[in-house]
Amino acid sequence: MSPAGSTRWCPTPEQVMILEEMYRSGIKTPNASQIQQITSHLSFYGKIEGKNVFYWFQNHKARERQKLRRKLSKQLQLQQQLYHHPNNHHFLHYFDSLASPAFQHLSYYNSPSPFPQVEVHEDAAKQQVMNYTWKLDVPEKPDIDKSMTKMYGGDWLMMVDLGPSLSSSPPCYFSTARPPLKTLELFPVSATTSLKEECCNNSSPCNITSNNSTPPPKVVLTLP
Amino acid sequence: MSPAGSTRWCPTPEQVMILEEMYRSGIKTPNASQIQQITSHLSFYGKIEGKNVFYWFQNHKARERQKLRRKLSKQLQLQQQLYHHPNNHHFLHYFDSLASPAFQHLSYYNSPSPFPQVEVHEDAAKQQVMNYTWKLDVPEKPDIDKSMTKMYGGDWLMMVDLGPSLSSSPPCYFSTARPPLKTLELFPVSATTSLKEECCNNSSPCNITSNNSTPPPKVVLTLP
DNA sequence: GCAAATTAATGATTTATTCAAG
DNA sequence: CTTGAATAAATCATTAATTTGC
Repeated sequence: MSPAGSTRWCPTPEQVMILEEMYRSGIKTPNASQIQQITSHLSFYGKIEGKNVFYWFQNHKARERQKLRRKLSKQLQLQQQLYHHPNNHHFLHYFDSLASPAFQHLSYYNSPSPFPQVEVHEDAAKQQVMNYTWKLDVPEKPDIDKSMTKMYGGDWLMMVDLGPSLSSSPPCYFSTARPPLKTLELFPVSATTSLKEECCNNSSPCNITSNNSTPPPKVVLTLP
Repeated sequence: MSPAGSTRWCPTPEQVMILEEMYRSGIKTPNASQIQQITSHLSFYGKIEGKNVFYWFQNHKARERQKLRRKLSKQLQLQQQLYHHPNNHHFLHYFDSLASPAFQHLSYYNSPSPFPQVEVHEDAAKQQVMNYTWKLDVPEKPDIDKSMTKMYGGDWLMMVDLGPSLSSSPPCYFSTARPPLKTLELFPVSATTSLKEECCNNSSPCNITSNNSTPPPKVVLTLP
């Protein structure tokens, strides 16, 4: 829930629906007066502030434009493909797929290096690429002790965190030994602790590192 | 369960139980390290991969949210039905507050349905209402038309936009002086709040940065 | 009872949003 | 503003429940 310390507005579905309706109705850049009215009315559905409305319209407008642009360019590319000989399709398709949002994390199409991270061949279909990355699955190299695997979408990437004592963040819910006999007794973790940990999740390095010298202060819950 | 040639992971009851227990314990979005631990330990009960764990938490979280949202929607519909009922004092009360000066320039009161309806199923109706309500642009002071709102140090300020047509006029500061509408107190919107329970806002930076303040020197490797 | 047909759950992908660094 | 990084939402797809007719 949005705790007191929450930094960001989480619109309720209704708020979003209404905002989108307004946008479609012609309100693209509400002025302050409008923003205030909108805010007041949306507050019926949940906590909301003027800035939330403002930013929402800003972003929404920007991204609608972006969407449109993307759609147009896609159409253009398709049209251009029609004029090309079938032999060229491989290439075009490939770059098409690279340009798709699904690959934004691999490399932007305007990136200087079009084949930066995952080596794929021209004939590799999108699907194949995805499967490819997943098949590798987790680690193997020993030095990844200190590595963090990060996932984005369907991809499984390896992130080596050179930062200090990253192992401190995730509390260990297991012993490294074999699984317990009574599974349910394994997790009588206090909600507080685990929730706290939860909020720290997301990749953003949770290192609460007062100094790098402290070796991994792992928390191991003892099994019954 | 999981046939040999199965294309997708079929969790064993034990695995599901453990995963659910962990979720309840607060693990909503395990990081890569946690995923690995979970995976290796759940593998005791059957074949499992990291991505399975990753997807499981993603899906579970999403579907819990979904459940809550649906519940909320139903409640909202009920509330709105109440609103339409002439005898409802709460809502009448609410609309009394709408009569405040802040809304005088909106034609809410001429509208057959003064409140933006959230009709999930009736797109046409929704559209109608919204157009009716919001299309009529606000007769605001023209001077803030080209204004821009900006966040500054947690405060919400109004700034004159230096963009296209910079009309210089007294900017309108509205956010700090909110109208005395107290809509939230009239209705139990706790459901909304609890919905956000999921949010587990990631935005909160978890790092209590150390002294050396070395920015996380991360290297992203892609597995071959 | 028991499969074929249907439907509900849920694993896996893809697309859209969000945040904030540059 | 642009864009990288991450998440959430939406969607696709397959498996399990279940219904149905025999």
